[in-house]
Amino acid sequence: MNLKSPKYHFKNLETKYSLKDWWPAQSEFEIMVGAILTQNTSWNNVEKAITNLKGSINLDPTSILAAPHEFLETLIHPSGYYKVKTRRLKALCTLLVNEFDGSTSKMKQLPWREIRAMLLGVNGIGPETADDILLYALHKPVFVIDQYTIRIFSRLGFNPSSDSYEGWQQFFMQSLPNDVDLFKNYHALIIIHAKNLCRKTPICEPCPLKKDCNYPNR
DNA sequence: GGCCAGGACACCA
DNA sequence: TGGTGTCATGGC
Repeated sequence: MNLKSPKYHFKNLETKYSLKDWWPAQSEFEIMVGAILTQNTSWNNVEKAITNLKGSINLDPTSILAAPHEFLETLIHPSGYYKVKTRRLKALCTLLVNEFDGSTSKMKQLPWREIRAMLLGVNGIGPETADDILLYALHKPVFVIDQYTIRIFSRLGFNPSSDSYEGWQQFFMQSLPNDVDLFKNYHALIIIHAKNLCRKTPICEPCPLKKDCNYPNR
């Protein structure tokens, strides 16, 4: 089978969608917060939670650690899973404060593999959230994999040597130039596209249908 | 009223 | 190692 390259599909998506304000944020730390709040949650709900946070406390690791647990829960309530996400936010801030004096700039100075290992050691930060933080907050060249990516590229016929998060990540990072902006835009385009996609539809043909579709997921 | 969303983890076999 | 339940709100 002669599959079109990931580069080809990127160009295709790039001509189709706008990336304007895909991940709006005023600081690197705000992106980290968003990465946790958006776990299995629509961005619309995350925005409400971030607005609450910014309206009530300074959005920095020290202030989040200083805020009472129950107060944080009420602030991030709209993003769902507010109890676990409060714990996760505090855990991330503990790492930032203890290891990097609360500074994302200091964190950035380490090689991304070291940062990734530290992030994955934080309870509540899995591979996708860690890579969101590395790519969008810290501008490290890491390709983010999510269920959309696997669904779409499986359907296109791609089949990495290992059907795992790391397998798919390796596939994309070996297929594409090592370019932070390319990785940022590609992941965003996949998500934007997936929202307009039916599982039956090729990647180049948006479809509003999502339910009642019997096309196999994998 | 059910489905879905910019995941992760604990638990079990 | 893989499958399943849990965490939860808000839009459609």
